[in-house]
Amino acid sequence: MSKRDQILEAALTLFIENGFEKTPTSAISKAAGVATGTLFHHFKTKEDLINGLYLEVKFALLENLSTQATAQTSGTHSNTNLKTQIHGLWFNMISWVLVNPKEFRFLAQFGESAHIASSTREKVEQAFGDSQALFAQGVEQGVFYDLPLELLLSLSTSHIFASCNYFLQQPELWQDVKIQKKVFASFWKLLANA
Amino acid sequence: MSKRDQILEAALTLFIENGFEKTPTSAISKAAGVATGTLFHHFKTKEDLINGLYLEVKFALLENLSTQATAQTSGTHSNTNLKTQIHGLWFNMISWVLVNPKEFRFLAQFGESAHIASSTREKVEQAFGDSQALFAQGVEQGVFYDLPLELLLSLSTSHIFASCNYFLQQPELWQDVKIQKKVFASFWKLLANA
DNA sequence: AGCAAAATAGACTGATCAGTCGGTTTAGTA
DNA sequence: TACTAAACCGACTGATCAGTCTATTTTGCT
Repeated sequence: MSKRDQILEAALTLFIENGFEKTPTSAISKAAGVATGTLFHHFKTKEDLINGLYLEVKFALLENLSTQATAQTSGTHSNTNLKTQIHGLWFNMISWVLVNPKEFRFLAQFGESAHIASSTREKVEQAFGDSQALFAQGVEQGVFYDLPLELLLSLSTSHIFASCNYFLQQPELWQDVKIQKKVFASFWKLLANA
Repeated sequence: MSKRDQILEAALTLFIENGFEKTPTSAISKAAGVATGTLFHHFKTKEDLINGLYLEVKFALLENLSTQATAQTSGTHSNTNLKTQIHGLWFNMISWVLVNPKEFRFLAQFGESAHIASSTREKVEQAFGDSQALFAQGVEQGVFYDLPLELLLSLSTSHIFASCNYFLQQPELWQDVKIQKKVFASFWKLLANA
């Protein structure tokens, strides 16, 4: 494991535990087993560090999302197919969070914070384009509410976030298939115009 | 307007613009037109200040919520009645946010932050008990999904938060009754087991 | 009026911390 | 082996800021 990765890992833990401002860079380098100078060798500033961390976490999540739920790009799709794909996205997201709780807590805490530069966000948004295309399909096909895509995405994301938060507190409930089905039903009906 | 209120108002503006840590108490007292000593006379510490602000904002919101949507406590309630009451809550919440954008942004940024003491949160949760009772009714009557109340509340809150965020960006869409209806339909169906 | 308590003022300080700097070690390569 | 560049080290510093302290003003009460 490279020193750079050690620094990122230490920063992740300390940031979610103490927050960004209450985590001195000295504490990060110490926890990483590295000198201050080394930290600033890899990351020009402390802000640089949190932006780097954000990118790593987002791309790790993205990679996991796309493993199974690959969007199809042409031809006609039945509702069932769309629903299956959305279910895949939903399931992968929650599963990933349950095995990467720190990463999720980091995104929950810092995803909207002012520390993340707009240039950083742009990089991420580009990469998430594929997943968003699925939702655009839903609207075009009349399966989803005829509402602005941006709003639907935001409603979806927040539903999933809330679910993740809950299942993180009560992990045994994720094993309960009945509950899992109900939560997805709630998610789907939030979108579906039927 | 008391100096205490001037301080709270200045803090609200500066906190949402720069964040808590990046807002020196000196900047707050200056913006409030008040000396440092005065600030620390009214609030023992900076943390005290943000907790005080949180309480003010939450109670202001609560007061608005309960103006029209009063929960009934006994007798049988039809679904329609429940739906109407929930709609009242939903409508009041979004309306309040649209005329109090700063307060909303404050809650969005600091509602989950570590600066808010657990004792502060407890005070607020007690006060919100009435609104929560409506949701408990929904579950008991079998109108809502049979899921833990805590989860339903969290899903609801996040749906409303996302809606508020969106309507704040596009206030003219809140005037569009068709859109407003669709968004509430999405909200209701996220809860309703039908 | 006379008094006490509360409110206000702002200069000052001790502690903290991001980032620097000059130097040493390691890795790659010819 | 010899040379270069990148990685690494940690003591140090300049700036910042929460909160203190002492003094002054305002308020309310008898």
